[in-house]
Amino acid sequence: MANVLDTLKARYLFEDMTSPDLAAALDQKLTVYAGFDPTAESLQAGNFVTIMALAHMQRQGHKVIALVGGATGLIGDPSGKSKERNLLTVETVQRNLEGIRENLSRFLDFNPNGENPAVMVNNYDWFKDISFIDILRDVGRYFRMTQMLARESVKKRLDSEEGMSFTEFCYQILQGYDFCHLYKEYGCRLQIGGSDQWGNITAGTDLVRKLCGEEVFGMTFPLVCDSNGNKFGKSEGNAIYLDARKTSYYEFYQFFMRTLDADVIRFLKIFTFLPQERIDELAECVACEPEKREAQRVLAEELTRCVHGEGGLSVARKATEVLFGGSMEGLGAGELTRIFADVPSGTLARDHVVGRAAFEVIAAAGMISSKGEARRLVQQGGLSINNHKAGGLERLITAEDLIDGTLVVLRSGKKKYFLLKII
RNA sequence: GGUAGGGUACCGAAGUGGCCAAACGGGGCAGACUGUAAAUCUGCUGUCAUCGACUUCCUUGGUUCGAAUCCAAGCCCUACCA
Repeated sequence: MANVLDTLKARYLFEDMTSPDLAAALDQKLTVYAGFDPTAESLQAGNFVTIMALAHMQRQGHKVIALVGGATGLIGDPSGKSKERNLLTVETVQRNLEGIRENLSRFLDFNPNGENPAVMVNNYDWFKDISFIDILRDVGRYFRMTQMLARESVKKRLDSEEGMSFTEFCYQILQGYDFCHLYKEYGCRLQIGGSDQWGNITAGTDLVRKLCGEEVFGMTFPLVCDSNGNKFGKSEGNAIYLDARKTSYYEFYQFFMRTLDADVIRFLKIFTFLPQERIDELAECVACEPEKREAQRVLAEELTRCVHGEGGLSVARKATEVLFGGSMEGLGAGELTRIFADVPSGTLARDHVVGRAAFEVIAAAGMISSKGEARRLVQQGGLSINNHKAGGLERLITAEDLIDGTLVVLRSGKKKYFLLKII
């Protein structure tokens, strides 16, 4: 079988590894794991890189373990964070775990009857019964202070105003122990993660060497940013979730649709399984006719289909057609509701809409968080009602604005839609 | 435990008795230009509102006609020492 390392390298999914021997080790079937933080009940677009790396591993016959950090999530990883993290409760972690399993199942095959099923483990299961004394005696002695303090994530935090608590400092011990446990229980010999996890990963490989006398490997992939230097996976400051209840089909699709030209080809490689030839074709499209956004469309379709299925994709696509394509003239409330089913919405009584100032209505409906902000939006000409620019502050919502008496399509700026339902 | 410094809006950071809803920068939002781009330029950015009113500068009390600014206690953070 082809070495997965070559695939990963070709897909921008490789940055570094702990030992060049890993390449040879990957010629055999290997057990590999990556960790996920149970900070929310759904994974985010930011987790896609890890997911894809694991998925490539599984596709090429390696055994894949998804580790959910039920225990480490209770502590908080200091890597890349400038602040002490809020601690999660055990119940929250438990709930989040279920959502994450659901998310992952879109990319990884967990079917126990399958040929090479992935497994999911929760490190809370093995940490909950270990005492502090055990950790200190059996694990802590293998961690050297100089190394721990030299760690980039630790140094940065100690240099900052914030400082760092002992709790967070100990995070690396826990994560290191995870690897040990998985090595013993599953024969796991490789941990992968983002390059910000390098320190945590080597903590694990070192510990396995010392504790078990066995050589195990670590591998990292680059953290994905867009070419403006923004961390991938956020839109308007909000994370893009894989759970449709948190991020609608439409928003999810749009997020990828808006990918910058400079990033879209790279993202296709990272986030899809499309063959190289297809991606080359799309690169050609971006070069010749960027305004068609063909590559962006394919990216958005591939991912939406994978995460939300054909049904979710078709909802997102229809909404996009209407919103960005033509006018909505001639469409009735019924049809619009179906198309916009997915767009954020609010409901108000007719009395609170008709004859009222537009800025008041959009604030009351929850489209805008404060009246002042709503006022500003309208004043600056940023509000559209049924795809027509709303006038100034004095603009009222009239009965004519209600489509079939039950619906108003609002838009702030160029692309942020909001559906107002009247009861 | 000791000593010194510090906690200001989304973030960073000025402000050291009234002219402070609080400079400046970043971020965010909107407009123009565009390809649902990028870059650039412009406006806005505590809450409510017609002037104007109201609630803010870690917490709680106090001094004062008046406090983000002064005093006291408390909580938290940082540095050095122990």
